[in-house]
Amino acid sequence: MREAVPCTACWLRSRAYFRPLGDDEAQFIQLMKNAHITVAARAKVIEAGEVGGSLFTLYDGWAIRYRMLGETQRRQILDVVLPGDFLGLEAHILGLTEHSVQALTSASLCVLRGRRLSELFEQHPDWGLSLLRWMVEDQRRDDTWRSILGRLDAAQRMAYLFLEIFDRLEQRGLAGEQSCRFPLSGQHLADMLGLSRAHVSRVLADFVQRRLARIDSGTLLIHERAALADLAGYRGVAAGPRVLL
Amino acid sequence: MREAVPCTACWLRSRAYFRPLGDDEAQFIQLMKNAHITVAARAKVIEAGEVGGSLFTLYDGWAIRYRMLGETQRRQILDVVLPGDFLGLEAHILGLTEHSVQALTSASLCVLRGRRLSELFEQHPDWGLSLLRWMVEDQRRDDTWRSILGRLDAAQRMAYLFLEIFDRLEQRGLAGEQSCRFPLSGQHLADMLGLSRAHVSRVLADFVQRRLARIDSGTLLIHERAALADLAGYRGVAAGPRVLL
DNA sequence: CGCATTTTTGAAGCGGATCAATTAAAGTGG
DNA sequence: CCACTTTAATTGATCCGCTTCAAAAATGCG
Repeated sequence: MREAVPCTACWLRSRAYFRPLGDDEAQFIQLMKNAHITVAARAKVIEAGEVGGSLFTLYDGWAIRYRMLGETQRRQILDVVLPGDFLGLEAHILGLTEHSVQALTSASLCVLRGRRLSELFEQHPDWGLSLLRWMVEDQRRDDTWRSILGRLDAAQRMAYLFLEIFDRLEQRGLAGEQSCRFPLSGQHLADMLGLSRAHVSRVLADFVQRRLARIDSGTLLIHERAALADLAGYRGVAAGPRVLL
Repeated sequence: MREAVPCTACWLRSRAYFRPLGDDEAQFIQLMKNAHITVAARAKVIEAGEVGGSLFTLYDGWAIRYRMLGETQRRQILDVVLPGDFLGLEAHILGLTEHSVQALTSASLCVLRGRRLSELFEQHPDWGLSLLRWMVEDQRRDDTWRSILGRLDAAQRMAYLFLEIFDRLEQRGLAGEQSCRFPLSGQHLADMLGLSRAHVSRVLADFVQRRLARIDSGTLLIHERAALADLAGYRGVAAGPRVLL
């Protein structure tokens, strides 16, 4: 836990991707803000089964949202959480979480006073509409991923993931020309894409072979964006602006 | 198009599953209501790429929400839409739809004046919170389905789908003791579960063989609920109450 | 009743899983 | 900073679940 960053000084908010705030909104959100915490890589931020729980905004670092299934310790990674993404709505609204969130790198988060979310709705209904808007956008992204898991093969899934993550990072100002940080292991990719660790390794080798993309010591390099997009039927991510709490 | 059913006379609203309305809410929603339309089986209600578009509540009948992928005419069915479910939010909020909705049986829908959704938010912020709540519930269901597609085999997927649909119908008062209407064809099941038509047929035959469940001329019969639930790791659907527009 | 669509079933092939052995990388303590 | 231990990535061999294709049976429908 360290000193809170004032919302007006938030490095994320300056990015065009995020929705600008009116003065009184900024004030209100500043009041919702509770603390700023730092967690180590691998630390759990939210644990499935947790009751209540806070609302968070990931401030920096990466995390994964996932579920464990059955008794066989099978894991499905549902999303990669990037800076600016919102966490804990399920716990707050439904009282109980069915997924867990784990930090992938060391990370820091803004902790928000959940109790005030309903007040925010009442006092800033247009903000409620913005929240609704990004929930609908997320739902669309869920639709996309269900289609991917249901209908695309291993290489297509991998290509889609690479491009989507790259573009999401780019929107946040965290991507290079054709490279970005990429702290996901083979096992993570497998658990995200519904594949085995071994097969992920083979697909990755094939991508290197065909000079499409490669992962090198925690960095993703996209060599042939067009070819990857074509392979996966990738059409870009939602343009924003997105609300930031 | 036929005469509108007044909201107070809506057969769905009497079900405990749906959130009761305060007097002024009922009035407001009655004002949002625009028309009541009837569509034939196979008719498209929403077409991908559509701009604008109305908000709907499915009043009776079944529909599917789906996407077409690639050039190969592959289809992913994203959801089975049942009476009381809400449609068209994506079109209304984001301006453009990426999925389509097709009636599975002859069906009727309430058409809502979308323009008023923001007013509803302003005048009934608690209603906005209810909407938020079911969006979070739906997101959880999406998480579940992503886990299912990513990690479960054909028989488990089928078992899960049967139980989920049965329970959703039950909440709406549309299920029998251990049977319910089931107008999905083998192709629909395949497109929903990420399988081939042929394999669906084999899994179904296996279910009959093992006396777990069967589909007989448009009716689903669940013989061994416990065994199916155990097979799929099924744990029931969200209890409600759910908002109904 | 006859045509069209859907379902069923069989045979063959393939994508990806699994298992196991090998290599590489990343921590860890001295 | 190095040897040791642990963890993760690679690779090969084999297996299995599911797909594909094609034909036959069943079902629906005008």
